[in-house]
Amino acid sequence: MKHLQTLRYIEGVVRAGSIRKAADDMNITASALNRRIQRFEEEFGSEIFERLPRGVRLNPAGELLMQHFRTQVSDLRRVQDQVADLSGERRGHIAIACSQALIPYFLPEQIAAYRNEHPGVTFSVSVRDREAAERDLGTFQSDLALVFEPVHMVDFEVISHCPQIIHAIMRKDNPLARKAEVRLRDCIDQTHVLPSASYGARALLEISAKRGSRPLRPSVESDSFDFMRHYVRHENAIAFQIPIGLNIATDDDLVSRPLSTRDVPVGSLLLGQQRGRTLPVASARFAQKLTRALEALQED
Amino acid sequence: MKHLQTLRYIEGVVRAGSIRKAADDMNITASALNRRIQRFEEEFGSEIFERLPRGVRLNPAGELLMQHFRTQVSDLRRVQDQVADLSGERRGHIAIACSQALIPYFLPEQIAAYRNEHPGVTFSVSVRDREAAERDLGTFQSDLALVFEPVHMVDFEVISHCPQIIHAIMRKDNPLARKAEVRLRDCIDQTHVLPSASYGARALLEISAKRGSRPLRPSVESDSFDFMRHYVRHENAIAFQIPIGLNIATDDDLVSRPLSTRDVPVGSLLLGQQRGRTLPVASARFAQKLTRALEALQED
DNA sequence: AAAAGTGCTGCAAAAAATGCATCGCTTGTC
DNA sequence: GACAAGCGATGCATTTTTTGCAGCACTTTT
Repeated sequence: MKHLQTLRYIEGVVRAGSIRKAADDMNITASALNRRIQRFEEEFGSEIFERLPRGVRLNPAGELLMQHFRTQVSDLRRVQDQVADLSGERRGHIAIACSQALIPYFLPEQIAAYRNEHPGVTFSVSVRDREAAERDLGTFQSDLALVFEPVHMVDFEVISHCPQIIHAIMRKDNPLARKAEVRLRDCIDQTHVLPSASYGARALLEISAKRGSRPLRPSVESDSFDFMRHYVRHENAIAFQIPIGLNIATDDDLVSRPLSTRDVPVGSLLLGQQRGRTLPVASARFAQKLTRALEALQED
Repeated sequence: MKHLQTLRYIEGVVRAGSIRKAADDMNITASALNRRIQRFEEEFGSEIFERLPRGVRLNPAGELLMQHFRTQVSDLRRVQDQVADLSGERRGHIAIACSQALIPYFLPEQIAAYRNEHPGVTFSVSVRDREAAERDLGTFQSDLALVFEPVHMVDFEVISHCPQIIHAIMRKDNPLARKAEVRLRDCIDQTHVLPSASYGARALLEISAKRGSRPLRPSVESDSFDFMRHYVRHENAIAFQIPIGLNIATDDDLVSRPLSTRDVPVGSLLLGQQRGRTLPVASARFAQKLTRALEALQED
């Protein structure tokens, strides 16, 4: 959309931190870019950048403007989607920020199913910790976020949720594998590996362990659930994961057992969007689909 | 704001109904305007006008676009106001649509008081019947509406309200003037003049008269409360008006008496805005001021 | 059949945006 | 303390975009 070109340039400058760098990034001369900005500031009625010796930075007016600009772009996209919807074709792009647990099974399946019905819709999927996911919603870099136990910032609006009991992952030959559900203390007594601090599961486990007055002593910490799962194969340890990221059938040498809810509270997987935002047609429908899928999951 | 020029042109075309007329109105050639529209439609990805033999008209896609455009313009203005607010100066423009009753005393007083504190803020005041007032909110032609008994469309969001008892206006020598409050039937028995059908007061009176099974028989109908008040001076008749439009002290030969609430329900003067919209700084503050003023009125 | 209205288009002129070279300034380095 | 490197700003020639004019094809009204 050409009439937003200047604002896109400005966004580039914000990212690059200097006009020259931004000009380089966006295949334009620094002088042309500089003058676009000057012209814009003049008609906008206020400077939007602080001129620093090493570059430029948004001033408060600029921050306001960028917020406005981002909603504007997102609104325009929504209108275009609605128009495409009028003529029968379901078109659009859906950007999702999600936790790792959704990556292996849940999201690929859901997206493939949706794209089977609406091939015109494209997707982008970004793995984000719960805080970054919510931040992405705020800057319109993602339309939807699907995260476990989010930090719950004010601008996060819950669309639907799904309870998830944290499971312990272990080798089949582990003694705990014989029980239907395991106690947290039994896990802690063994060698255990934990997700790093930014994850919801970790927060939940920390709280529970504190209550049980037995501290967590992770042998290994990682921000990759994949790594932790593989690690358990090599050292006979306990890892933790929420069931939506597990597919019991395919893992032949590992098993998962739910932690007793007497020890660890049930967590929530939350689907959310930016508060108050009207989502594009495609995103809204996909969110409905996810909601149904999460409900179905709950009934199992 | 230059980057919205094309959209302003498009709005002009919508108003004029044809490209040539619009081009004339806006000091540009028809060909230039035509090509702007074509270029825009191309990058927008869809036609927005139906080409008719006598001109052009928005198609559904165009309607969606215009709605988007109007919110965009309004949002931009809000951002600019906020920016002006940052640097200490209170600036902005407030557009108000209101009923006639607010014109003589209430609004002039409120606006003057506000402008005394914030001389940078400008106002536009449009007299609108309750339906047109609500429509103005929807198209962003007004920021605030202040109307008696609005039709209450879905997009009208009430900011505050103030009960208003309809008063009968009569000459001092009218026998009814001796009572503290008057009955509707006594008014109807005399010669009476009524506001036209689009007014809230008329609707309220009609309902009440129907309940009392005595029909209204207006000798004169008018859409000007001013006219009706003056008319009463010439023919000894009864007119009706809400108290906010009256200033008892200044009218020496006329008096007003409240209608009994046994006959006519108490009406509401409502201050409202477009549902869900974030008002510009100045408008929001003025709305607060009006709210306080309406509350003070209620305590008298 | 003519007249008046519409949207659309080829081409030259006008206007706007861009690129290049350069200035003045601050910062970090030798 | 000189110097180089990096920054935003600016004058000027060049390129790109937009505009205006004239005229086309078409439909409705007279």
